Amino acid sequence: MGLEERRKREKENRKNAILKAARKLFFDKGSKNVTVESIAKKAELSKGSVYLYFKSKEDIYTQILLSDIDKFHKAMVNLIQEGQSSSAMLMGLANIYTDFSLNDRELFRIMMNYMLNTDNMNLPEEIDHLIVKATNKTIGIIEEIFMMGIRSGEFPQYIDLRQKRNAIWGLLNGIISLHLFTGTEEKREERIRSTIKTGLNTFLRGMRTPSGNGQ
Amino acid sequence: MGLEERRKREKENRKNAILKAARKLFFDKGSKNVTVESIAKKAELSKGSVYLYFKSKEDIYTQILLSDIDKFHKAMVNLIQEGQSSSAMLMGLANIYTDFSLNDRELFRIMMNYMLNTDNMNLPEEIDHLIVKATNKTIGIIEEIFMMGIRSGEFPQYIDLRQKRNAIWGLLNGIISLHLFTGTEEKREERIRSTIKTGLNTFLRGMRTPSGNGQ
DNA sequence: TGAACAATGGTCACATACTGACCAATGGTC
DNA sequence: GACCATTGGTCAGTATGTGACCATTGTTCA
Repeated sequence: MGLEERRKREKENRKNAILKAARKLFFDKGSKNVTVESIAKKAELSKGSVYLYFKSKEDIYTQILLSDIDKFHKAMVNLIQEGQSSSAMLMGLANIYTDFSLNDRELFRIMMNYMLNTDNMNLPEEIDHLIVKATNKTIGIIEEIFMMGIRSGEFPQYIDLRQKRNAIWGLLNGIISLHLFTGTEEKREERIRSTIKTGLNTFLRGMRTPSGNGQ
Repeated sequence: MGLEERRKREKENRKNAILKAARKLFFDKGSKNVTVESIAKKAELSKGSVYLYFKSKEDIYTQILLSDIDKFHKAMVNLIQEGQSSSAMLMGLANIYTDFSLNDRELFRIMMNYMLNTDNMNLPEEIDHLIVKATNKTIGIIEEIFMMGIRSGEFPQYIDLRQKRNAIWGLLNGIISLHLFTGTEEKREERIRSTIKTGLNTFLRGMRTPSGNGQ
């Protein structure tokens, strides 16, 4: 409750106001189409002040990405809980991934680009590395869930893990990007979620069906 | 949502932070025993900054008094509502007055001093005038409520208005100050409220009793 | 009683935070 | 390839905040 403390708190608040404004703008328009002036205006500051808190536009951008990647990563890691079927866990993962894509279209776009090997977007080394790591982590988690499903008898033993995992990962990214970058905002979230839900369920049903050998 | 607007807003917030801190301190210790330094500290500012928003300690003090007197005054004026018995209105007035005294012991003390003719406390002309006005207004309202009660037949016609009104006003101030400036904080509010409630009710019952002629 | 001292309202030179006109680089247009 | 519009980044000037200091007042104690 001291004076020093108050000033520190206010500094932090300013920084957060800028980040909040910038996140919204980057989300809406993509990094390239956002001016520092517009960030400043949205944060109710002058442009000069923005540069008191960040050393460049890219600095703002990367800090947002870093924090979002981190959030995403943590959400993924928290996924695997006891007492849930593998199918339920996969549906949970799909939901989290959908949340994330809706919440941060820009980052989703980047991750998609990585997946498609459309190469990097001139991102700093640090970000580049972390995105790859987050992506791999997610894929790894899908794989892990499958293995748990096999151990518990929910899935057949002889499925091709890599193949299934890639199919799921592709399904998610494909459905989301299809809806996210086309059409109107109208009921977008609803459409994505229902498409993913039925698509994933169909896929899992296929895997659990003995007659199909899960292949 | 503009820049100019934000700065204005923040200025206002600073000022309010100082007022809030000062009100608490004045309430607890009385104006004389509060230092500007302590106000600044509580508001998490330096002393110098306090003088950016107020021209003197007295300025802070009077602004608080003015705003509180105004609030008090408005609450009193709002009292007279349709569809209530005069007794209920008087009880309402007593409650508001109790709220106020608990909330602003310092101002209550000043008003008591006026009533007792213990003379002024070197207050600026403006304040002095307003306090007298608020006091008279309150007394006037009590009188008005009595008149309504007479018109509606709730009270006998021949009561001595001035005498009754002074009795009520004295009762309220006496009970509150008795409890407010003596004893401990322990259940103070409860004690004040219950004493006022039964005291006022007894008085009103006496007025409505024909055998006693309301005198 | 009056010298020494403590306490505190108010001031001001210095420090920090904020602003927006300006500059340089970039990309688009004709 | 000259012109222009746009925009990331800079910096001199302004607004806001700080706390050591000063002047005054009241208190203590020899």
